[in-house]
Amino acid sequence: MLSFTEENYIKAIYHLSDAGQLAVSTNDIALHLQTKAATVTDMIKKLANKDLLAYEKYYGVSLSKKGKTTALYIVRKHRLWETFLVKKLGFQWDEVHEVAEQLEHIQSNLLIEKLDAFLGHPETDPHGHPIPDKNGKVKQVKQFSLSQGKNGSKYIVSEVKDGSATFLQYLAKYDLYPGVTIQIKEILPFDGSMIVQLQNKQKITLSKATSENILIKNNE
Amino acid sequence: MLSFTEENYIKAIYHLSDAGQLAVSTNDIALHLQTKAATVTDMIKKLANKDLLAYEKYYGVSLSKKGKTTALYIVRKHRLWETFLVKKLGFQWDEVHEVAEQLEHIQSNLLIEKLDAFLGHPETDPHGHPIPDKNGKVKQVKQFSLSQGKNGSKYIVSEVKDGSATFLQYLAKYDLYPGVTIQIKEILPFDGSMIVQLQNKQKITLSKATSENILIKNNE
DNA sequence: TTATTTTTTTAGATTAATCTAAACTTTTAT
DNA sequence: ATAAAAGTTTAGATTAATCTAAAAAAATAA
Repeated sequence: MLSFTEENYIKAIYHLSDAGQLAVSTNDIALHLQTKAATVTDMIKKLANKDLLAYEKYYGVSLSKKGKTTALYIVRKHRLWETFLVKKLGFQWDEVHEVAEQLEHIQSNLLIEKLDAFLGHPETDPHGHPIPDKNGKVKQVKQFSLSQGKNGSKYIVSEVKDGSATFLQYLAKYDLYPGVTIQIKEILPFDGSMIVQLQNKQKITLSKATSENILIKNNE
Repeated sequence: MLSFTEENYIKAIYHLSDAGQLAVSTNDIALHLQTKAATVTDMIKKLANKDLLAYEKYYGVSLSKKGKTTALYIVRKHRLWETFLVKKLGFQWDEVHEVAEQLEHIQSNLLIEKLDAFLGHPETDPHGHPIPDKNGKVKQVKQFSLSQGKNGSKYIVSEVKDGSATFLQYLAKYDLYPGVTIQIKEILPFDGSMIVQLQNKQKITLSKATSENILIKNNE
């Protein structure tokens, strides 16, 4: 069984490596986990000994199959808990991250399977991130950035990338959550900002930075 | 903020001291926490420095007001989580303890207040133990052991003391949970066992050891 | 009341996770 | 191509939680 800390390293490496493909550098991990490079070196040696990742001195690490499976299970737990907090306990979607960071380390397969069933086997969490299934399978959605949407087209919001509390609160103000339909009404050429119409017909302006952080899918 | 381990010590001392009145010995704590007396001595010095308990060398410890408040909050969290696991997730009552031991250490007041509301502000957990309220107040019920019940009388089961999985499974087989009404039909003098009638009119025999572990209250 | 037993504490190590400072390797820039 | 910069590892400490073994204190028994 992995310690709390080991689990956090595995999860960090998973996220930094874009689902476990690329090699990740010591410094990136240190930055992500707010710790020192020397500490990371020690820990990745330990994780390499447990066959959770492949480590080549001075060239970073990449997760093994076992490491990826472990990471996906932690991600599954994190996203199920976030879903629970929002859907059942009435948390705002900007309030859930820190609590889910703790809950994801609870060790009980029975708990997770029962929680999953209680939530109705959700496929995505409140931010639109896919929830890996019991076997670690992730359902991929064909999605792209709102900034790449065409003027006049209708789309469904599928995911939000930046998870900062202020950004999420801003979106919440307009009920701009995964699942809602929006239409691009105008794209302003000089700064890339756009005017979109919401489900309630209200029109709002989104900066380029904002629209890049909102992922959408086609309105089939 | 207390560590996981510190919290477990405070909780252990609370339970061993019968709600924080009596002094608790080093050995009792070691036994309860499956650790060594030397380890306990170190830890209680640390907790004494944090003003969570009063420690007199060779004469054991007793919780301070701050220590009691801390203990009651941990107990509150533990019992709310057990209630959630049984009432919402469909756990059997003999399956919840280990998971609740982990969940009780999650740090989020918002989570606990929302969970409490979601559960409808329950007053007792699935074993009939009272859940301390937000301010640490515990509602005491006038209850006594079933072994002290009078032949012919009807009572309401209020709590089960022994929490071993096998004991709880045995009671579950007869739907003998806190809240159900039972009537004592016969007390056998030679071994102290008794025959009780359940809500479904079925009669079962309970050994003295069993009836001592079931608490009841009067059927007002 | 003194000796024996039990309980508790102290002393000294160990392991996991962390750090700083110094050494080493790789990358980048002239 | 070499020097400087950036990134990584090693060496040596530190803190929290734990242990064993030995010493000390308290309780019990003869």
